This record gives sequence, structure tokens and C-alpha cells, in this order.
Amino acid sequence: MATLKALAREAGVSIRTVNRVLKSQGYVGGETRRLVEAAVAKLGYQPNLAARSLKTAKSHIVAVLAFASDEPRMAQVAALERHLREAGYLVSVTFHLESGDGKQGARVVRELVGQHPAGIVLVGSGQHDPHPLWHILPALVAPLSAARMPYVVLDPRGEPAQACDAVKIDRGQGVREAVLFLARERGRKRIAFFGPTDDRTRLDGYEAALRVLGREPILLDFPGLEAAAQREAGRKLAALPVKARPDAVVVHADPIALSFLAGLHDGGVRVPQEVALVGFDDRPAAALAWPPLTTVAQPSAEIGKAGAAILLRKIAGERSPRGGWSQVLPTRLVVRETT
Amino acid sequence: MATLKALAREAGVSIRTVNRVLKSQGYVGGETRRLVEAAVAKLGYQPNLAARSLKTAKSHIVAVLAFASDEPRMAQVAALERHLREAGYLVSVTFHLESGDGKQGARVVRELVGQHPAGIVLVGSGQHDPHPLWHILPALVAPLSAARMPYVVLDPRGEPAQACDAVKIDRGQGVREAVLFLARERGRKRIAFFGPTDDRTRLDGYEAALRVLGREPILLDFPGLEAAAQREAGRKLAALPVKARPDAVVVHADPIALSFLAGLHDGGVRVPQEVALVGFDDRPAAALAWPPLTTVAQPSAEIGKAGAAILLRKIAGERSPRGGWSQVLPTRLVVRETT
DNA sequence: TTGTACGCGTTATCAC
DNA sequence: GTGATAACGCGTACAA
Repeated sequence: MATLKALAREAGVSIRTVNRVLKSQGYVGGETRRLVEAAVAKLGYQPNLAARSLKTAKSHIVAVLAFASDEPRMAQVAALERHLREAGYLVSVTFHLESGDGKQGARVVRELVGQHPAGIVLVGSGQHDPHPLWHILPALVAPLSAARMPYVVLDPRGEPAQACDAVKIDRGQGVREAVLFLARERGRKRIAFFGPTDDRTRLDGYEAALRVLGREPILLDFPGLEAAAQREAGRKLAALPVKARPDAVVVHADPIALSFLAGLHDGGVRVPQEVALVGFDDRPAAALAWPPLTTVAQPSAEIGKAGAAILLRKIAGERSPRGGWSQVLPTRLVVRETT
Repeated sequence: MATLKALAREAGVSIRTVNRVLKSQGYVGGETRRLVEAAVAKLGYQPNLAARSLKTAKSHIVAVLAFASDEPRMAQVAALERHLREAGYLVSVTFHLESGDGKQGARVVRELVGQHPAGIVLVGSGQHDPHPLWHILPALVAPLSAARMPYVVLDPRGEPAQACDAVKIDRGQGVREAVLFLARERGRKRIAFFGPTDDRTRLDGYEAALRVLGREPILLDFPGLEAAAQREAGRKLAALPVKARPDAVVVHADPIALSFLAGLHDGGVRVPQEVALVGFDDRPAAALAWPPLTTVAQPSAEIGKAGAAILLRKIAGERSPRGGWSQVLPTRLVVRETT
């Protein structure tokens, strides 16, 4: 493991000169430079990051705290990692998959802060978590703000009670687009919504679209996060007389849509002929379903990229604007065979 | 950011004494110890890991190189991370999702080695990669061995040409179990296999089970990794007369099984009544399919745990046994509704 | 039982 | 243009 000292000896110059060549700062004689570069190549020099961190009092590590490990989330992290790597940072990932309230999460955040990374990224909790990220977010962000630690939240899935720096996606817009598509391109008359009603992000888009269409919302009873119960809801809907039944259902999320779809199949309803279906997230399961599920895709790569950009600005010392950084990215309707 | 020096001043003792209390090594007077502990609590001391790494010439970072970001893989990484965290290591993750041959991978490995982590973990490439991990593994492991960098491979999905330290799973056993289940518990007479034939891991188990049953293997033509082609294969099978058709199909992997299942549905075949189906991996999509897919689950959490254990032993300096560390973990049949 | 002092590899200030 | 050299915070050999 070559050091600056070894390079200096090899090139027959001082440490300081080697350092100047490597940092290309100040003037160095052409011949001297060539000598140093030859030494670097010969010894295969790699800087010691621990020493650099110690000296500069700056970490080269960005810590990601992941509350989920599902495909869309990890795609976000992968994109974030790529952009941060290009900026010279190493990305560490800590998983905290056990669902819990804000207190446990805050403890983990404090532990991470104690390791003095250059910044911290919070990546959202999964679908089935009774404590969604936006809900426990104030408790998580408090220690970060207190320590003045640069941070960013990737897609908190809702509006946190307190302003924070986050990359958001416009769920409402995607759902609105889906509803209008069902009505205008597919001629559906009775478009219902299936999902929890305490999360407004998608519901708002649904209701806005129905207002545009001049129709009344149809909210199907949501039985909770159990897949079996969602499937049963699909069966119940299938048992309804055709006249009393919606001819399209927009669903809160892909896993819920697929459980519901299974119930429709159980009941012998033809999809999309009798009932059309739209999910949300574009998980791998959506493309693999039968029929392949039309869904609203989130821009995972862009979320990661935007998160990296915000974090790098905060690390560079830029102050958050009033109300926090808040980039809102569009979602995209992916039309498959359930519509 | 409190330092040892600050603690020493606060407690009115020397740095060395503070250090002894923190490391609980050697004897320290009871009163002195209490003073130091009070100072630690008051200043909220957290050791500077960069300084520690510099001094001890030991890294506290384990680098994970991930060639995929799918759910089962990330579950392995999450488990690995948890166990390494408990051992005091920080886990950094580098994603290298662009499918490529061994040369690009080897370059990334060399870059990681240059950062001098305590160890490196290789996590496998995805289903659809034309260069599966076990295939490019020799090129990846060479620079690791050359640098004497502790490493471990999580589930290389095949037998690499060269011995290396890896956690493997017994795919053959899971498939064998599935075939015997179909024959004995479900009375299936004509059990076929659908998947690539250049990967022997699952095929071997299939053939072994048929030998036990005294039957001839039925290998369905595999059209390649395109989902549309796999679906078409399902349709073709559905079009066959019932007598010429297998009554059960064991498939190489869940995504392939689900595409094939879609083709069966397209062709009006009832699953499992007419044709039973078994996948491999237990991806989230399997449970969400209709009908929910019976599949062979890999023990993700155990893979991560075993990988952490092997890596920690290598970091501690234990030499690899002849032929490399090689823990083989069992797979488990998850019976759902396609059988 | 406690304290002093050195060095890990890097960066950056100062003098030549 | 270049070379000494002093820190950064921690761990530990050696003194006291």
C-alpha cells in the first residue's frame, strides 16, 4: 500500500511536491511532474481515505438508512449510489426493516449521526408498514437538524407534518392520468378506487379526475393490508350484479391490485373486458401478472439522481430554501393488458 | 465532536486513562473510572473512526459489490449487513447493474480493493443476465486473491471454474423435493421441466427426482430469456391435446414461470387442475400471482448470515480450507395454489 | 495505577 | 518552484 512518502522517495522529490502534482494545484516543473507521475503509475498509488478524512475532518461516506428492501426502493438507492460515487462518495447502507414507531428509527438515526458521515439519506418504508415514513419523519429529522447533518428523504409517500428536504413524486398526477385514460381512451363509465383512505396522495388524484369528468367518486371498502382480505374484496365485487359493479378500479398499489385481481379471477370476472384495473408503483410483479397489470410507474432512477443532487448541494453548504428542498417528479402511466 | 483529549480535560485525567476506561483494559481506579464515564456521557463522545482506521491500519468498512438489486438479493444483503453491523462493521454497497463481461466487473473490483475495505462481498447477477456471476467469477476473484483481500461470494448460482469462498444454496434439492411432491402428493404423471439447459443447477435436481420415480425426463423447448417468448411457449403447450400435454411443469425461475403461466391462461388451461406449476426463488411476484405460485424459496436471511460469518473469519485471519469455504444451504418448497 | 510522547498518511502553511 | 514541518484523533510502548 503505497503512501505519499514512498512516492516522494521513488521520484526523488518531497512529499509536498507529490501532493501538488496529485491535486494539480500550484505550479510544478514539467520534468518533476513527469517523475512523480511515473512513480504513481509504478507503485499503483491509492490515497488512504482514512488519513484524508482525519486531516480534512470531512467524511467521504454517505449513509443510507433503508426502511425497506423492495425493488423500486433499491432501484432508487442504486441510482443515488451511482451519482454519489461519481462525486467521490462511498455509500453505506443500513437496513432497518423491522417495522417500528419513530422512536426506534430515531435511535438508529442518532447512531448514524454519531459516525459522522458526510450526509444521510432516508429511504421510505414499504407498503405494508403500519408506520409509513412520512408519519414518523419528524422524529427522524429532528436529530439530523439538531446535528446540522446534511440529509435528504427519498419519497416519503405523503406530506410530513413538518417541512423537510425530500424528493417527492406526484402520485396524484399519475392516478389522475390513469382515471382520464380509463374514461376517455377506454370508455369506462364507473371508475372506482380501492385503497386506504387515510393516505390522501392517490385518492386526491382520483377525486380530482372524477371532478374533471363530472362524476361521483366510488370508494370501495378497503379491508386493510392483509392480502387475503383484499382478495376476498375482489371476490365480493365479482359476486355483484354487473349493473351494480364498477367497470374499472384504480388501486392504491400494485400488491393490493394483484391480490384484488386474484379475487376477480376467483369470481370469474374477465379482466379487462368486464372490469379494468390499474395499480401503482410498477413493481416487477405487475409486468408478470396475468393479465400484465397497467400501472403508474415511479421514476426510480430520477428519484435517486435528484436525491444525490440535493444532498451534494447541502454537503457543499448551500442552505435549504424556505420549506425545505422539495423536488417533485412526475409519474408515468404504463399501459399493459388490464385496461 | 468530542475527542479523547476533550474527555481527558473534562475528567481531569490523562488521555491514556480515558482510553483504558473505554477499552476496559488494565486497571483503573474506581473513582477515576466514574469521572471518565461521566465525561463520556456529558460530552456524548463518539470515537473518530477515521483516526482509528488510520492508526490501526484496519478498515471498519466491508464493501458489497451488487450485480443486481432484486428483492431476494437485497434481502441477502440486508441480513449480511445486520450481522456485520453487530460485529462493528459498516457496509458500503456499490451497484454494478449494467450487465457486462468479466472485464468491467474486474475493474470495479480493483477499484474497491484500492479503497482498502476490511473485506469484499460479491452478490450475484440477476436472472436475465447473459453473464451469470459464476461464469465471470474467476476474473473477479483473481484480483481479490492477489491482494489477499478477504472476500465471500453470496450464491454464485452455479459452479465456478475455480474454487472460491462462497455461500451456496442447494437448488437441486429444492427442485427434487418439488418434483417428488408433485408425483406423490399430487399424483402428477407427466412432470416436465421448463428452463435453460446450459444451467445444470436445477435441471440436475429435476433429473435426479425422475430417476427416483423411474420416469423419463420431459424437457420443454426453452425459447430464451424474453418474457414474450416464454408466454408464447405457454400458449403452445395449452394448444396441445390433453394427452400430449404434461400435467405438471417445474420451471427454472419465478419470472419465467409467471410468463409461462400467462400463456397457459391465454390458452384457457386451468391451473392447477390441468397443469400444475412450480417456480423457483419465491420472489414477491410469486405470492401475488393468480393462482399464487408454488415455488422453491431460497433462505435469503441465512445466506446473508452465513456470508457474514465466513467473511468475519477470513478478516480475522483464518485461512480458507482446501477448495475454499463453501457452505451449502437447503432450499424450501413453499406450497401455494398452482399445485 | 496513571501520564508522556510518538506515529499512522494526508493536507496545507510557511519559508526558501 | 520546491522542501520542511505541523497538525488531525487515536492507540500504545514506555516511563514514572
